[in-house]
Amino acid sequence: MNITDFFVQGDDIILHQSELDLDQTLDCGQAFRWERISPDTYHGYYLNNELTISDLPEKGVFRFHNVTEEQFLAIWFDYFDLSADYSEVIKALSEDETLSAAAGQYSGTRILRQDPWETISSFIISQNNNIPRIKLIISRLCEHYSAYPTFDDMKAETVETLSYLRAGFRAKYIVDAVLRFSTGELTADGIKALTTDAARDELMKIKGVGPKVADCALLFGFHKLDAFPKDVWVKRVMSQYYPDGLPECTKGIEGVAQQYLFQYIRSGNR
DNA sequence: TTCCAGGCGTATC
DNA sequence: GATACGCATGGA
Repeated sequence: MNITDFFVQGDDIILHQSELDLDQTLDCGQAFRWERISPDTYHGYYLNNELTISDLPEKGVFRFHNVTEEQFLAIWFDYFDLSADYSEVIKALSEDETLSAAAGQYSGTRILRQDPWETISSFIISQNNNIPRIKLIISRLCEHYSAYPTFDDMKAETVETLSYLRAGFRAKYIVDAVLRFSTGELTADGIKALTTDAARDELMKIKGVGPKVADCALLFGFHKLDAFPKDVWVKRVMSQYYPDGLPECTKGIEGVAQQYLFQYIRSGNR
């Protein structure tokens, strides 16, 4: 059963949510701007909105520091996908032995509803890269702009002006993505309206965006839960457990399954 | 020093 | 369509 309830306590919001784990949701490779500032607390951003969130001692209870009810409902309720019932997803996946184990171990994982442009540009940076360095490059970008820049903010950027990022060969891909959005050739609303397959084709018009980066953007930035990003880790899962493809029970929620499997295999279950 | 990281573009068959 | 290789950077 899904329990999502919240109330105002002083300057904070207290959330009751049985299916949320901060490590599994904020530090699982789907978002790169969250930092664990103490064992139970994360600090980070969605667009220009800053948040400190704590996992309280009581099980399934969280504190959103200095957040009004209005802000919570307008921003964070959607960002954390709090209207979704992940216990239903886990129940569906439990038909498969490996997915049952992975989802059981990572049942506090939620697919964040992130900004389309941020996920596209962030996952361009992610290619052939490791998570700590992805975070480092993105933090340099945000420090430079005092926030995560929009494509419009970046429309004058070149490979040379981006050299401070130390993004290597990815800089030219970022420039190409900026160009395609700032000219209006691609729009977030346009992509959102398409089927997952058609949306993937649109995103892959960007130089440096292949199937994997496109699927990450579709899953994390457009909340298309049937997108299934296959990185090196998920490819290992597939070859070991699913050489003939994903089981039926993942239909429509392949992306959520992927996120459980990604964490499962990375933690050493092989 | 060599290998690897939430891959992709290009050349070649 | 599939396979091989180079690619910037930095940590292990």
